[in-house]
Amino acid sequence: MEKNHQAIEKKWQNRWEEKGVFKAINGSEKPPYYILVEFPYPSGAGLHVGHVRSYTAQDALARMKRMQGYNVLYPMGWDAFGAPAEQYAIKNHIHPKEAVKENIATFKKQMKSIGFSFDWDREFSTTDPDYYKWTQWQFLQFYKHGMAYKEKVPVNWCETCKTVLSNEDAAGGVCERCGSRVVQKEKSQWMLKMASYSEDLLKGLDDTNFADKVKLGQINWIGKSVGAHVDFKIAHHDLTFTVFTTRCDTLYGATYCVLAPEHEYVDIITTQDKKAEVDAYKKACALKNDLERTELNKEKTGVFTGAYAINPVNKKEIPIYISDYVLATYGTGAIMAVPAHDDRDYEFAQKFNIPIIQVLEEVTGTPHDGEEKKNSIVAIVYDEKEKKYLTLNWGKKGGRLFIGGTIKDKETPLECAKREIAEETGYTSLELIKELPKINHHYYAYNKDKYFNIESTGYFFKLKDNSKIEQNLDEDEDFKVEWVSEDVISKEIKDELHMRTYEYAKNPGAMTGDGIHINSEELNGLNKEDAINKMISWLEQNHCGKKQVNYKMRDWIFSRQRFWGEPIPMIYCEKCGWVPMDEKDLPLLLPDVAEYEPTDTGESPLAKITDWVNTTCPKCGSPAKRETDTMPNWAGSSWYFLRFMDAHNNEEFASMDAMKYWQKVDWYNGGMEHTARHLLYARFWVQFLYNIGLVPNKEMIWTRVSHGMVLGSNNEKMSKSKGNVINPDDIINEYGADTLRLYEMFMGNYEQDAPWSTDSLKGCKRFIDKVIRLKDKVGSKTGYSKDLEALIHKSIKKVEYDLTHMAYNTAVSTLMILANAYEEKEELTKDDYHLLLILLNPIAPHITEELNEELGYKPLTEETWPKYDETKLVDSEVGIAISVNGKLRNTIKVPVDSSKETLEELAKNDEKVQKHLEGKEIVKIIVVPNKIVNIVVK
RNA sequence: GCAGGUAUGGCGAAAUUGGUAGACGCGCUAGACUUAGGAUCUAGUGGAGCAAUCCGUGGGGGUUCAAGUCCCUUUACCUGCACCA
Repeated sequence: MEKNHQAIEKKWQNRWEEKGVFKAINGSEKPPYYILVEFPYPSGAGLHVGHVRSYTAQDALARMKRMQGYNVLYPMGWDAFGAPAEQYAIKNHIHPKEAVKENIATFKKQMKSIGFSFDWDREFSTTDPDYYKWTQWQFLQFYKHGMAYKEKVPVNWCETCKTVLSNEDAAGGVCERCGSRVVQKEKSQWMLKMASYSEDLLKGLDDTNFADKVKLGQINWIGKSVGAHVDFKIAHHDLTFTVFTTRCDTLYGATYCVLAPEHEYVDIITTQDKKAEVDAYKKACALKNDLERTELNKEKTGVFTGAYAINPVNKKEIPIYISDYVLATYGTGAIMAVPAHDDRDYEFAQKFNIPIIQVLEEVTGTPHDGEEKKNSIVAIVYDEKEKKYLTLNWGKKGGRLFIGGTIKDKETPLECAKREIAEETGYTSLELIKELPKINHHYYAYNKDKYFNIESTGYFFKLKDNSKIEQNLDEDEDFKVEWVSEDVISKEIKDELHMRTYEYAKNPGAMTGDGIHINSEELNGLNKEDAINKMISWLEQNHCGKKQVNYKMRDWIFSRQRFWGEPIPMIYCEKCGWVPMDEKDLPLLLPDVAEYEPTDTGESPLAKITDWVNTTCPKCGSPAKRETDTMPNWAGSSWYFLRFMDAHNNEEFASMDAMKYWQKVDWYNGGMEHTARHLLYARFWVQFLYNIGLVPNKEMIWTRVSHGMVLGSNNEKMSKSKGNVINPDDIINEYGADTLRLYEMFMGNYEQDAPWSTDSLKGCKRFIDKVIRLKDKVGSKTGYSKDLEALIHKSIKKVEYDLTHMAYNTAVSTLMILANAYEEKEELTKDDYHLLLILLNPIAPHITEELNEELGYKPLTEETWPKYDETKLVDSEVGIAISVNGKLRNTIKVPVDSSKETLEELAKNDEKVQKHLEGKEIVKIIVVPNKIVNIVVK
């Protein structure tokens, strides 16, 4: 008895629409529940099976919540401004709004054919004048509260798209849209003061229930770092510049400073003899875009200005360089460089031969009371020809070590190292490659029964030739001198000090970790944290610095030189400057024209439409010109979830009453790729509206979750060029919307990517057919079948839990298990079957409604979600695992809640278990009721 | 380089607090019913072995009566950020 899914699905979709069963009612008595999916950009390609996955997931939740008595708001709309529609329009010479209209119609038809329970009454597009009127209105609020300003800034400029890109759009120095290289260009742009919200955006996360990875993404993007400002005077100038550092504890190790090439002092302080070189370098940097800068980060570049800065802590003069590894846009555009403790500075210092002063030494070993202090050395000698290292094999006494020794009076560490090598091994012909960072080591010497704390200096030598003198050993020195390979060293050298010294020799670089300070006067002996605090107090007392917090996040560049975006409602008047449009004149409509190509000068196509551009100043009435830039794509999506709460309001963007009723988006689903940008913009926008009293909460989104992608069957991202695209329309035609929905819920972990499999899809079709067949078993009895009761109650609990915890795949498998149990039975009660239909309805709404109607029940959209009974969740019998020494030996069936003693007896006397107990002594028996018995034997 | 994530049969994957690894589905094998099967049903299906049994959650170590799950270490892949001082 084959069902015609196409007819059934159409029938129920029409019925739902006629009855308006999915309408959310503002101010309803029922508790509100707001479920949101990111509204799509209606592309020409139509709905993607990826959309189906997340919309179905949220739809299942919405349908269950409705049955549970909630007033559910599950809206849908269109984020339709943006480049693709504009490109399409340029190509085909039609207005982008025509293309958008067509695409929306396609999307909407597809969505309806899948049976999503959207409240279509609240539908809108960001391109509707009724909507973007409020986007413009909100921009004016930003402006009026001093949060929007126009400024000439170096911006990311895409030569191909002829537009400015935000840092977010130009991540990695590549245009997000067209993939071409981004160059730097000075342009006057509208900016929103987002950076000033950094701390609030960080703190606000505490008032959300975002997934941890989402929160972390936001935290990283905001990029807070706590440090200090330090003022450096410039020698022979009456000038001071400030650097930002998180490591003011290393000030004594600062051996040079670097200014960004764009820094305002560069021209002033550069000495005559350096001027040509500095100018050339500045010019070269200006030509580089972000990508080239990063590409070249393998090799540091820079130029000495000829000027010197005075280190405030020790009054030493240190050279000032300029280099593009210092960014003009972060911190103060200037740094103090501590090559011993910063990787980048180390690299630069190496290249330019700048001194490296260690001010922090790593600590190894464990401190102990009553330690004796010593200074000592560890010498590593390398034979390049043989590729071997010189070691001393102390046998059982001390294992394998490099050469070590204590520094004698009036001996330098280097002399000590050479002496020890000669005495212990005889080798004398050595070339010093490198002095290694000092290490602070704690250890216990068995031969002397004493604890030591040593400061060890490492030396790395190369063996020049084999010339030797005779060894000169102490009595207690009993070792073999052996040359060994790297392998042997990594296996046999266990001593922490020697191993760390060896690692320093092999991988020279900065020591960026914690330790104790040296060469730092009053900071000596302190760890990193204490030294930072002490230094900050010192800087503040001496008025040459202070504690300072910095953020990576910058202000939001809010202009685009495009046609297809919200016009920025600002007017430029020669007399009055920038004047905001009168609010009552909004919306400022996009004109209808035939040419959308951007201009070569980087102005928006709107600039060519003189009728539109020329206007009068709202303030003084003189002739004036409109702003021709439009808003970025992210503008409309920054507040759309507020509009859904009150979509038809002509007086306000949304009334306070409506927003107070819905409170927050309870459950917001979107792609992981939007966690940094869209979500941050939206939160910033909302926080601003809250601060001016226009929304009820500082955070308007409670839970944010993200979904994995649906990949092609070859495990690659679906794309036309790879030919692995699945069109949902085809699947619906052949298998039905319910099958598609069911499969997409079943395909895998919702938060992870999952490949498409048409075979698995067929399995889901079979399951639906099975549910249809089960109807033949339904008899006239009511109430649940006794032997199914426990499983039924378990299933209700599990499905309910899974749908609210994004475990859709296991919700489906639970239903499959239930159906399998039904199939075993000769006869089912009406209630047995009705229950299965209710539980399955959120995921497969059409077929369940149909079967439900055939059974004579009221529609499932009016049904109440069943309640499970905790007391009926357990079976009367339970399987107990019996293991011996943790290995499973048998499983037995016992009445549920059998006592520990009973289980222990049963386990010991079990035939299969006894075999493993023979001749052994029982040490311990662990009994976990209703789970496991583990017998430990010897 | 930094941060985050993932790693379990031939495949997609399960395993709420450490407690019977592989639920559920796909595929595969054999059989039944059939003119036919891409329908349905029955049985089987992690590996080795006739079996008892042994081995199995990327690799190595550890904690525990007991580890996919906790700790240390290491590898591979994915994603995001990338000179952020």
